[in-house]
Amino acid sequence: MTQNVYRPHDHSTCIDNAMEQAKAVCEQNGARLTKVRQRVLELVWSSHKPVGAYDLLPLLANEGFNSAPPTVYRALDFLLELGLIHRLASLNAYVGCSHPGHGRASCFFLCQSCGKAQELESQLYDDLSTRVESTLGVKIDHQITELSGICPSCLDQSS
Amino acid sequence: MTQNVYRPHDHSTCIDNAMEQAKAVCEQNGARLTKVRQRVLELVWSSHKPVGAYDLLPLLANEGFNSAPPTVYRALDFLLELGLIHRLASLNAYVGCSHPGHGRASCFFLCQSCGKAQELESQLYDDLSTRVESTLGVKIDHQITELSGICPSCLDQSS
DNA sequence: CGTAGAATCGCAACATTATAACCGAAGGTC
DNA sequence: GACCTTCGGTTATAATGTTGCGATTCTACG
Ligand SMILES: [Zn+2]
Ligand SMILES: [Zn+2]
Ligand SMILES: [Zn+2]
Ligand SMILES: [Zn+2]
Repeated sequence: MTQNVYRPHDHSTCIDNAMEQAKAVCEQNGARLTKVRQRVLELVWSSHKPVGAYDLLPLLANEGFNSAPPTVYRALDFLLELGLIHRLASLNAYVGCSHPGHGRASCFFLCQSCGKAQELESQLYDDLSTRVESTLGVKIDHQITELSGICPSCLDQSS
Repeated sequence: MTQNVYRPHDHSTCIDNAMEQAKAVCEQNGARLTKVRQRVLELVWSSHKPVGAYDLLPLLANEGFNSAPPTVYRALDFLLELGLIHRLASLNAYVGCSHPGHGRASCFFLCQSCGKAQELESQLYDDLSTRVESTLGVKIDHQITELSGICPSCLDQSS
């Protein structure tokens, strides 16, 4: 079950779930969820708004962590590698993966008004790569889709 | 009919078609295809490999054009606005639109080996926005999809 | 024409995002 | 402890994109 991020919800459970899954994924892959990495993941999950790498720098600095770009980017790369976060190319920003372990394809809806990002269920789009592979005769590694518009909550408020 | 960019073809007709369509689109929209804009479009179309904004700077400089970032970005923004080119967010690069005038959705396959970008026909993906709109209750402006992998030509060569 | 308004362009500075290179620190293994 | 590997600190730099302002060019209209 995936949360609808545009509805009010107990976001602390989003964070808790994410951190718990992260630990499991790391263990499964023999990867070390160090303090910096864990804290970066928590900060990325602190809301459903994608966060820029440079937004994290002062937050980490406040907590006594080193805060130079390489520190943040290394943590982000680690989390990307394990599929715990996604990079939203159209925003140059990062957001937690709401169901880690999914395949090569991802799809997000991005509200232009409130900025929150909703990751979509894969059955809506994950056949695209397969269709394109057979149409073009290509081999596909990754598929990203980003939809931009206005979310239901913002639509309500503007009416 | 859309060209398969991974097959050998007479690329000058790609360019000619693109420039002709550009003139038509501009006329239709009361927009001015100035020298810089036209030349930027030609340069973007000079191959099927997406080109970075900063790659264009020296090329324009060689031809006596002003070559400061704003010049290039203004031309690119103009062309994006009219739908004559696309920006590939995952590459920070720009490529000509192979069928200008299409709707809010676009989809590209990007070969990681040769770098060429193939724009796909919309019937493969343009129902996604509609499905997401009804699923989430959102209003969608733009949809971008980028598929990364290996093209048929590069697959052949590696076997 | 001729002038007013709008669009375009030249230019300088700056902002944002990401990477390279080098080395020391920390942790795991024997 | 000796060794190896991974991780993190530090400095500098690269790559991409934007802002602001004034000069120029185009267009519309009288
Ligand atoms: Zn939440
Ligand atoms: Zn995901
Ligand atoms: Zn061609
Ligand atoms: Zn297109």
